[in-house]
Amino acid sequence: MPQLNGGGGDDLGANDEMISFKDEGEQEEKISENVSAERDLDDVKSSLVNESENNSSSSDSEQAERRPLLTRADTESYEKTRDYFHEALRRQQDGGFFKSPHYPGYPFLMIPDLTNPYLSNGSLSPSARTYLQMKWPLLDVPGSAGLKDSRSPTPGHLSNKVPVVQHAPHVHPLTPLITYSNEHFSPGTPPSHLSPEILDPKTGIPRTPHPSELSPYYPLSPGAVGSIAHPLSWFMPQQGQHMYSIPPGGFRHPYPALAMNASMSSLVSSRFSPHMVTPPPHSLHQTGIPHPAIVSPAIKQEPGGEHISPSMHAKSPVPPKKEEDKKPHIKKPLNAFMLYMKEMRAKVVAECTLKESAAINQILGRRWHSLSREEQAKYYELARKERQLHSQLYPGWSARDNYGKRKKRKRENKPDSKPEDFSIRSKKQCVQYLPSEKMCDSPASSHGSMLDSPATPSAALASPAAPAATHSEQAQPLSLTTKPEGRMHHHFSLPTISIPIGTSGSQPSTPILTRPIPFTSLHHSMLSPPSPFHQAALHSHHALFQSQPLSLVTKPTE
DNA sequence: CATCCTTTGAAGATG
DNA sequence: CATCTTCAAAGGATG
Repeated sequence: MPQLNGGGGDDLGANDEMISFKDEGEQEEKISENVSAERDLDDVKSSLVNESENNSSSSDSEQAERRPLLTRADTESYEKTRDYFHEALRRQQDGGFFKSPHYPGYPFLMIPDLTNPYLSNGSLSPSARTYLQMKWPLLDVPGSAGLKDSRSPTPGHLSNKVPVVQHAPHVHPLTPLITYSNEHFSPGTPPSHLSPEILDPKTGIPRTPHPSELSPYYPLSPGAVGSIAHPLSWFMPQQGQHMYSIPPGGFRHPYPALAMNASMSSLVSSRFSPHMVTPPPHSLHQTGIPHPAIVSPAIKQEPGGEHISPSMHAKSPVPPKKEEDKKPHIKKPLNAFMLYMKEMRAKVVAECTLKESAAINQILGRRWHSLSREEQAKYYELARKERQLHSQLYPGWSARDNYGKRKKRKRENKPDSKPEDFSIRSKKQCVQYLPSEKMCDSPASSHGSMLDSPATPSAALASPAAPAATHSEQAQPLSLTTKPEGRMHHHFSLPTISIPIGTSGSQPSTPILTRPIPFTSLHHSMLSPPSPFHQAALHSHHALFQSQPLSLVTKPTE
């Protein structure tokens, strides 16, 4: 998703780990990473080639690869900077974020994070920019002190009136709550290094640009709660896709007035301001955006010109009113992984030069597994909030409502998967898009973060406080076990290494988790001569888990 | 043009 | 209660 940023994306993962390595030397790290990246790319490439298809493309791909690599350096430097901030923030939050007293209530009000890497220094590469767009710098407002540092500067944000001046809007991982989408900044977007901020004549302090200037997404709404231009407004996607695609023009009153608390209202307002004025006719983003989940029946995702039911237009306080005919299609809230995908997809695409979503998704799936608990927890948390918001917005909505809307997937053969089935299935299914994991999987990043996470109290971040679902949700990430590999690796059982992830030190009570590592990864990082980067990662790993030996586990055959 | 593919997770449906 | 299905995103590939 967008949010993040690539850079941001990494906030969750890669960056974190990077931090841990910093001690050892940034430069080396950088270099090593590039090296490994290249290697990975080669692998990917080769894998792709193996797949068969690209003869011609191989040459192209090389060129393409280079591009990403080049930008990568920039991105990394930027990320590093960001990481420092991030790390600092993390320490402060320490749990505060998730644990904040407000938490239970799900504070929807978010405030932008102040740390913005790119502002700090130089230029942002295009790719970096791309990533940045995704981030949404909002943070939950902890009622308490938790984030004080970052937010203290501007109390104003609480009121929503004025965007805080942020130095750099860094995006919080949870930001997606608001807008995920987005693909890229529009050309018009201010260069990141310049930052969207504009200096306030009075204070001389940078201020967030007026929404009108930056992103139409959030039209100004005078007067209302939502009147605030979102500080990150400039972040908003231009292309329109919100998390839930929103029909353009439609929803003037996007969010029905639900019972919402102040914080919630702010959130909503920022996302979909009730005041959103009708936007320009064709703009994608501009309009008042209703909840992204609403999609008009006619169109699914792209903003088209459809209109929404009149009821929505007006002020229908209640969610989608089902007008008999056209009840807008309300999409399911995104789950943690989906949020992660949205956020990271662009990054992965940039790194790998792969375009096929199926392949990208495989990578993302692996990356997801390699994320640290904390990192995943962020997404689970975000997803939970998303669901909650969704439920508030559309109280009567049920996932069942969408059943059958999607063309039915023919999953007929799934059940007994006899070998025959495989053959029956199109050969495509059997094809592993990305046979080997590579940098795309970038285990490294996650490992790193994983490593340092234990140290941080944030480990608890798993958001114990979360009222609902927490248990299961938290547990999930922990108990990750690779799914039956039937689909992808059915040909042979892959050995995996299970790394106990339990927090030996900090949380005794935490069950030991095993994190399966795909064979390919294993091969890459452990079996073959590890790149410096990998070595570092391994090193860290050992340090972290010294007490917990690695165990080689064979996957259960299915 | 509609589906498939691919991933994980949530929720509904089914047994 | 356990298991199975759908759908959420995304975009190239496929029929």
